Amino acid sequence: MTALPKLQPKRRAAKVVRRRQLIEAAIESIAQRGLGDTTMAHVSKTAGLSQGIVNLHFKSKDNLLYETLKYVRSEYEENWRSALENASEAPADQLAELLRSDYNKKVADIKKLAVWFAFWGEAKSRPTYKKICQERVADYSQSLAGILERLINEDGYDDINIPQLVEGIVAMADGLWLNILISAHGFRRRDAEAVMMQYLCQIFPKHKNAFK
Amino acid sequence: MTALPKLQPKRRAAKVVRRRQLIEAAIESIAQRGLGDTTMAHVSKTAGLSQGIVNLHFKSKDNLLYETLKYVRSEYEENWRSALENASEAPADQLAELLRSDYNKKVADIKKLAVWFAFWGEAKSRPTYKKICQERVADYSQSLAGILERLINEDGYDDINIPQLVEGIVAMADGLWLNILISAHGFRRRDAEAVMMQYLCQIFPKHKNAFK
DNA sequence: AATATGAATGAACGCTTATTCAGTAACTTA
DNA sequence: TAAGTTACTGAATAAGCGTTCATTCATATT
Repeated sequence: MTALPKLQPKRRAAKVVRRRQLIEAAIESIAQRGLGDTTMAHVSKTAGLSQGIVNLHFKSKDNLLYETLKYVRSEYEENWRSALENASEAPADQLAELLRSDYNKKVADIKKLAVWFAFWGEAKSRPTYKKICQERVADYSQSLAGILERLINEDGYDDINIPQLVEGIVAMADGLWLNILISAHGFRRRDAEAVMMQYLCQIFPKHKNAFK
Repeated sequence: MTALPKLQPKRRAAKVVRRRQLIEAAIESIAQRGLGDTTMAHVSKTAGLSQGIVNLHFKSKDNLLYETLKYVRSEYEENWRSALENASEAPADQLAELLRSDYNKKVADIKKLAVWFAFWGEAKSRPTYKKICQERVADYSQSLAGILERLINEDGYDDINIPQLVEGIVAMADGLWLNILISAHGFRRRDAEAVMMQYLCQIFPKHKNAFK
């Protein structure tokens, strides 16, 4: 009568579940050992499964890594898009929410940052990785540019080159991630957010309160 | 009579020469293939030498890579220190020269950037790499902070949190490197420099002319 | 209960790679 | 010129790794 489709899937599990489980094990391994020392044996062990499991679900190691990058990218994008949805219509608010979202627990988690930097390090010589990384900034930058344009036009700021400002903000956002990842003095998500907000205050002094 | 210490060192060469030659081959390989696909065979072949040569001069692959990172770091530091020496006493000039130096042909060369990102990608899980990366920003930040302090005190800027500004500038500088490395739309050294100069203009409007 | 399905295993295989080291060639000194 | 020294070579070795696939076993179907 009562349909219980999947209770205690002790051994077998849906493909989607296994794939996510393995991707998360890959993230774990990249964060712990680095991309260079990430082996199939370690990934499968981290997932609590057997040797051949990755080849079964992803065909190859290369493919697992590629899917891992895509996973992190889509999680990143969903994060800032949902942040924008929760913001008011005011462009200053949207700007603040968009940039604050980069220092969320979810995406600015040290493991995820380790993944980004691992792939950025290989992107120059790997067109497939490079493309994903490019798409990430392209989408983000487009959204950011739209918000900045509205803010500047509606609230009368002069002498601002929007494309340059977009590049600058995106660059600072990525650079702050690096600082979180490898700083010696415990630079945290909150600190990064504060630096970014100070920057926005300096550029848009009339909207200081939107940036706390 | 006429002492000719080293003319046409066809086969044998000074240790220092070979070491540099191999480090440069390593940089080449990291840029071309990525750190993950860099093999001893490829490095020695790129250098035009034989298989065992790296072990002879560096003992191990790990050590070669470590020395490569140190080499790039010291080249980076020499570059900005000499830029400061060529600047005037005016803090605004020093600030401009310091930050422009990051987009020199020598250090913002795409191969060198590939090396930085390759090692940043592994730094989280490799304390030895991490330390070098930390030292790089520590020295630079210290110098930058000193210049900013002088500029702010001497020329009366208010409401500027110097440590935060330092973090922000350094972050933007690194982020612009990423953009040079993987941008889809041909973002070049000049473009990065322009973005940084625009930022400085916005923060220090009284000194616009120092930043072109 | 019997059979079929396909997820999961893990030992075995073959390839790649870092490292070693005995031998060779270039240069120095006597 | 002969002996000694040092840089360099490259074939051999051993370890590590990704991938394969015959087998096992939980679940679904009849």
